[in-house]
Amino acid sequence: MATIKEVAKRTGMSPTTVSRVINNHPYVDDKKRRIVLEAMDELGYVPNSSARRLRGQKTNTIAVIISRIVNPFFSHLVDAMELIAGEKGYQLILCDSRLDKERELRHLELLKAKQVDGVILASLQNDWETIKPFTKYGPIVMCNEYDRRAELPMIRCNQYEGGYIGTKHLIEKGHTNIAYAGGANRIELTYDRWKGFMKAMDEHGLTIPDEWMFPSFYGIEDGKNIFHRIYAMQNGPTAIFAGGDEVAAGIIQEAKRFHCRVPDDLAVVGYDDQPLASLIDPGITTINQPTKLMGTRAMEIMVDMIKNQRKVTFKEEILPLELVIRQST
Amino acid sequence: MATIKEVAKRTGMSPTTVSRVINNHPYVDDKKRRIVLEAMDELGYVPNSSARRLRGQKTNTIAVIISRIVNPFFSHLVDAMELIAGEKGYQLILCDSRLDKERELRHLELLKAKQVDGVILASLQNDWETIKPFTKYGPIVMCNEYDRRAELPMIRCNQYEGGYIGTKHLIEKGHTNIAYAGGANRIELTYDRWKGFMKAMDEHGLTIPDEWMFPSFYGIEDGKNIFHRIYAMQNGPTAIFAGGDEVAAGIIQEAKRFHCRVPDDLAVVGYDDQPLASLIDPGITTINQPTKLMGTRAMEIMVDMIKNQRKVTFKEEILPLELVIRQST
DNA sequence: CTGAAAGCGCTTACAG
DNA sequence: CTGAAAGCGCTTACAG
Repeated sequence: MATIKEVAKRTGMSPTTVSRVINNHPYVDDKKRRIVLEAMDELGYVPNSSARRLRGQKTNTIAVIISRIVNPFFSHLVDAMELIAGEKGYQLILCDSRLDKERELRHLELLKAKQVDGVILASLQNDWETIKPFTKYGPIVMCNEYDRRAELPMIRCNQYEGGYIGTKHLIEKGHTNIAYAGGANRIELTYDRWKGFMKAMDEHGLTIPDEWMFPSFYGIEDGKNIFHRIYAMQNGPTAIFAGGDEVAAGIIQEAKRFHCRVPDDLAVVGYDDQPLASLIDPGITTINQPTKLMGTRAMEIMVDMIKNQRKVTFKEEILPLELVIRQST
Repeated sequence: MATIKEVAKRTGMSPTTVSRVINNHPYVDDKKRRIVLEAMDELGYVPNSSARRLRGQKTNTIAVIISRIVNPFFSHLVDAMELIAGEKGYQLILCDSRLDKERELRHLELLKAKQVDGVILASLQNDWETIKPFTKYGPIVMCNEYDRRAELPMIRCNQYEGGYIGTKHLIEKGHTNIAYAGGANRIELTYDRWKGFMKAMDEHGLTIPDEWMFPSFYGIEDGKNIFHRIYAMQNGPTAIFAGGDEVAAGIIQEAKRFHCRVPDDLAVVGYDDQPLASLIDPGITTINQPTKLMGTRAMEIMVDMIKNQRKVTFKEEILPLELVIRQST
């Protein structure tokens, strides 16, 4: 309610001096400083954020675009980011693209309107060509998702390795008929995963028929559907590489319901190492992603770019992935 | 980059007219409108959000304070809120109290600095006395959490009923030795749950020893700890009412590991009906909360209060809870 | 239908 | 160490 003017009037000083006190500026007489502080307290004065934004040309706000907050992978990612943002004095605007191009773009517009100081992009429904124009409005950092053509800081995992180690594990377990539900190849992240998958297959002279490839599946229900499609096959696969633990969980749960034994009849590799991976029975063999570290680094880099006004200091941080073996393989 | 002035200069019109075009004000000559629109497009002009905030004395931003985003209950709640906020033209600031009083208070300060138009409080670490002073700075809506003394809109569930039906179910299954891990009684929400629990117990002349009460437990690890404490007891309980599915899952998982049969040796009732409740084996008998509806209603009411500048139209919406029976009981 | 002017609440050169 | 003045980029009475 109270403004800087009122504090000034009440203390008989100028708004300038009051402002200096607010901002811990030196060169303010100690006695005056105390008087101003007291008046601020009495009036319950708090500097108006909108005015500071306009004047200072910064918002102390960062937008985080993710694709599905109810996916534990993203809630953990956001959790890490929120913690760092808070420590550094930034607010976090949560933007859910809901796997939708238009929504993602609309959220990116926040940068144009100077509604945020920067955007962390952890969703990538659009191509780089579409995203690129936004880079001139402010800093963008990619997190988890990436694109080879992008010249932005990218904090991400080695998805090629993820595809490779998961598949190799299945092959070492004796499987030669392996299905793949690791995501659409349109997206770089999942394309690399696919390449890792194929690398392991190639090394052992294995191939995969088209019908065993399931693109664009995300949730538990999707996993159930995949199981049914496999279950209906004459000579189906004996193992499947799933692109997420939720998909893997759906497959496993439905398999159990239909008395298909996991891993004996169907081995399953998940991805993410979410809490549920160790909770369900059999536990899901999966690829652990350093989610917390990714979120932390992305936010740290974002804040660094804002504070030091760095121009696209293009750099990529590629974090290692790890195979966690449980009972589903 | 471009400002309204530059658009004005380029078109030879006044900033006033440009502003009218931006805001779809009527009474602008159609031809001029087109010229302005074209200039805006060419310049890539987007109105500066900070200036609009200051001038308009509103931020079109709402803060949501939750206590733990990695808890699926909250990620689903936030998911519903984000959707509605987007539809209504509001941005959502995610504030995680991390079950910490100070953090919660610091987030409430956003209201004082007019950094948000309103706050949805879905975390309640502080007493009502501490929260109350903030109500004069802007609208606050409580969601899920509540306090009898609060005169705010509160969208919440009937926790008394939740405690009652869950416990009654256990009693009907033949249990007389029932433990309780439904949360601290300091908080109204969990106190009501406790009262519902006791109501069911009283009706059947049952009592609970102090050692069987486990306050303030939240996650999977907590559940594991609870199991071990029960497991170590001489004449322990044969059933437990847990305050969340994560706690229940932890109990169940650890029970299995120690060859304690669920539900035969230990029956478990969870709370929330999270996805994992139906994924783990045995499935968790739990209390379904209408999470999506709660989030939706809280956000709708928040937006309504902001848009219509309603003063504390104190009202409470109490949503029904439902028992979902699975295999853990 | 249109524009000049004031003002939202701050902060920052600038001058003293 | 202190203050008057300008200005951040808008929108809205007000006057025409």
